[in-house]
Amino acid sequence: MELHQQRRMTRQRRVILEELAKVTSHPSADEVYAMVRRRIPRISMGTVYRNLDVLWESGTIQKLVSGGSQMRFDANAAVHYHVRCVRCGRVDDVAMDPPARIEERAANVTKYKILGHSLEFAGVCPACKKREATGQGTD
Amino acid sequence: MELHQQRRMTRQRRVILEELAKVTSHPSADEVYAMVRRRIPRISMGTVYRNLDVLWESGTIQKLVSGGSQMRFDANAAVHYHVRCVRCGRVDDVAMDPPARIEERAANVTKYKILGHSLEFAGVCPACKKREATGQGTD
DNA sequence: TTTGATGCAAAATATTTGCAGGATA
DNA sequence: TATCCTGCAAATATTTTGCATCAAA
Repeated sequence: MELHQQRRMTRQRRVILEELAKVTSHPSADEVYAMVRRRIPRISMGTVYRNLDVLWESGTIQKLVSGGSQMRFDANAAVHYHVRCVRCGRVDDVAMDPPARIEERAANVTKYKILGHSLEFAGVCPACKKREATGQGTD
Repeated sequence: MELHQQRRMTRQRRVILEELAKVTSHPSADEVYAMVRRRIPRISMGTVYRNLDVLWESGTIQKLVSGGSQMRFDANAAVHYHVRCVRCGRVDDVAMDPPARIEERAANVTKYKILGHSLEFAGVCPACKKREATGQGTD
């Protein structure tokens, strides 16, 4: 039960948020680091991680666990779903409403207190579909 | 495009699968390692990781990306949903049917070819709920 | 001023891999 | 017997953290 302390809007924190808001992709921490470093060359990876965490804790950004290796971040904090390309790893938003009473249904079949949910589709993105149709086998 | 080679059922691979099938929890690689080591004390972590991967590639087990830190494994390869405790990281199954036409709905709002989906609920498990109710603040 | 935040580097985690010897089909 | 697999250890990859200094409020 950690108390939230007073947070300060430092240049680093602001720029990280600004850069994240610019893109519709869902960058990993090192990609955010690369973007931010163009504006603050001496920023450290530790600062990037610390700020992504602070922004996530305050509900300003989303932290996605997609694929398996790295975390990905999303400046769109509203609940929405994602689809990940099984070929290239690309992640996009899926603009659909949550299935009716889905958390209520889950609560009925577990002893957990349900707080939220995340839904990720797996699929093949347009670019990979096209590449495959053209006969350019990948993998 | 990797060709699957001929696989051998070694003692290590068999015991890993047997131990995984015994539990309904969703152990992480090091938990599997601990379980298997009771039967094969000299097994190495590398062998555990390699085998979990082989079993996953062949569709024998599921690999869950929950939380963010470690992978978790599930001997039940059938599609089903999970709930993860936000306090202790425990993962359990959620016995509910997929929302009606959910992949069809997703297909309508993206350009992806949808292949599947995974749904994970976040919540507080019975043990953590109880601990909190008893006033034993955690974290 | 106070004290949260930063940069740097080292540490902690989690997972992967090279290699020589061992076991399975 | 062929070659897949193992144990061990070193290497990667990712994320976290201690600390002295800096800066937001």
